Parts: sequence; C-alpha cells; structure tokens
Amino acid sequence: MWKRLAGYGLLLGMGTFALQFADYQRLARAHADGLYGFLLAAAFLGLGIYVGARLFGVARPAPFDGNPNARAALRLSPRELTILHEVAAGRSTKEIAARLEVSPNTVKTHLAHLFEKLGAKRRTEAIHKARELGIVP
Amino acid sequence: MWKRLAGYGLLLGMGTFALQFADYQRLARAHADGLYGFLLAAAFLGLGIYVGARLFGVARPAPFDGNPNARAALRLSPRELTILHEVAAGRSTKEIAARLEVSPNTVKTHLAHLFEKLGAKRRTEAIHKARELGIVP
DNA sequence: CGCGGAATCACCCGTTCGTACGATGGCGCC
DNA sequence: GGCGCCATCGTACGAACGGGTGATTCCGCG
Repeated sequence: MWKRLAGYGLLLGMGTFALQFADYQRLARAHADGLYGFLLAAAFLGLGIYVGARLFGVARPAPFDGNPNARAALRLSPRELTILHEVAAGRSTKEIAARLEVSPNTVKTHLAHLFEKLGAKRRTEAIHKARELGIVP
Repeated sequence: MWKRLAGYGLLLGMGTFALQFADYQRLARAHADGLYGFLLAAAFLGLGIYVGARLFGVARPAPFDGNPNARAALRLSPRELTILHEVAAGRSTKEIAARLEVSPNTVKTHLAHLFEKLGAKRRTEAIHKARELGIVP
C-alpha cells in the first residue's frame, strides 16, 4: 500500500516537474494559452483517471476466496469443501446427493464433519462461518 | 451505463467550458503562468481521480445492499427483512424468536412469507437468493 | 366505517435435518 | 502389516423445519 502511494506521489511529482520544465522553456508563451491549457488539462485529466482507477479501482478480486488459507487451517477435506459449496448454494441434502451421485447418508456424514470442524450446529450457521472465513464467496 | 458515461461527458464538457470562459476573461494573463497552470492541473487531476474512481472504481459499494431496490421489488416488510438478516447470520428459529422477543411461531410465519416472496423452499436457499439480490451483505 | 396489509400467535402434520452409532474399502506412511 | 485418514453407505431416533389453516390486533387508506 505504501509503495503504491509512493509510486503515485512520484508520478505526480514527475508531472509537476514536467510542467515546471515546460514553463521554463516558455512553451506557455510560445503557444496560445487556450491550446496549452487544453493540453495540460487533458494530460492531468488522464493522469487523474489512471490514478483514480488504480487507487479506488478493482482491488475486489484480491480478497476473493481464502480457500488455501482457512481450508488448511480447518483441515477440510476436498469432498467436505464441495459439500460446503453446495449447501452454500442453498441446496438440500437430497439435491446435493443427486448432483454428486452419492447417497444422502454420505452427504449427511460430510455435513456432520463440517459442523464439527466449523463449530456450527446448523447448515445456516456453517454457511455464515465459512463466509466469515472467506472459504465461500 | 450510458447515462453514467453521458454524465461524465457532460462534466468534462462543463470543465472545458469553464476553462474557455476563464480564458476569455483573460485570467490566464492576469495571473502568472505557473500558478495558473498549477491550479489548472490540480483541478483536472482531481476531476480525473474522481472520474476514474467512479468509472473503474467503487463499483463494489454499489451492489452492496440492494435494500431499497430489491426489497421494494419483492415487497418485503421491515419485519421480514430483520428475520432475513437473522437467518443469514446462521441463527435458528428459536434463537431469532428469543432475540426479537416474539414467539417462534411468529418467526415461522415471517419465514414462510419470505420463502414465498423469494421463491425458496429452504432457509439456505433463501439466504442464497437474498445474497444474489444484494439484500444481505 | 369497512378493507387490506402487517404483525402477532397457535395448532397439526409431514418432511428434513442433525446426531450417534457401525461398517467397508482405499490410500499413504512408518 | 498396522495406523490413520478419507470416502462411502447404512440404521435409527429426536429435534428442527416447512406447509397449511385459522385467529387476533393494529393501522392506514379510501
């Protein structure tokens, strides 16, 4: 974060320096004020758009899925993970069993293990805790 | 999307017009070139940052809580909304009844209405659909 | 004033869920 | 070869959930 801010600050400083340089060169006087101001405005507008986009921009995909982190911490097996995603999708035990082509009893077993590892007593609570841990989007 | 682009275009046009107006007023000549350029650059830099932030940026807080939107579309009552948030927090019917100081039967009634309005058959499915609609974070 | 919506509560009944066992087979590891 | 883990499946039972129906109170709206 500090490095990014420093980078933007440097960029801004360079822009200012370029402006000063242009001023020294009397480009401002050599050209019409209107054209010069327009170019200056356009340049800084573009720079601002870039900075704004990078600064407030798509930092969303970063905290997407804490899959490897919390999953390893809770020692969830791959099958338990898929069942977790299925219940988070709002499906019933029967539907999950049908989609995964296993018995509903198997799904219930995985669910029981999930509840134990997540410290939950209901599937809704499991979903909530898994979301807090970033295991499910 | 087009309305937003048009709005930004209008904003940009207004800025340009203001610049032209300033040029006509000979403010550029009245003040030193350096100060004028600096102010101009700063103004457009800020404008650019704003546009960039709005354009590429905080599209996340926008679909944050579709509370007024989807809630009105589904005609959810305030009480139903609170019950929806409670179930999304992973609480059971009894716990919700205790927290809201009402009978479990009342909670069940609100839940039945929620299922009907959300088109869900299970509370997990209701949570999932409500999350898709942005009603719950 | 009646009418409808919201909120509250109650009962019944069938289904699902959660839990507590047991059991089997496969796989990696010492 | 035993040990542990994972995945699979089964039975059984109590608790919770979901659906249906009905009732009451309150409040706004025409």
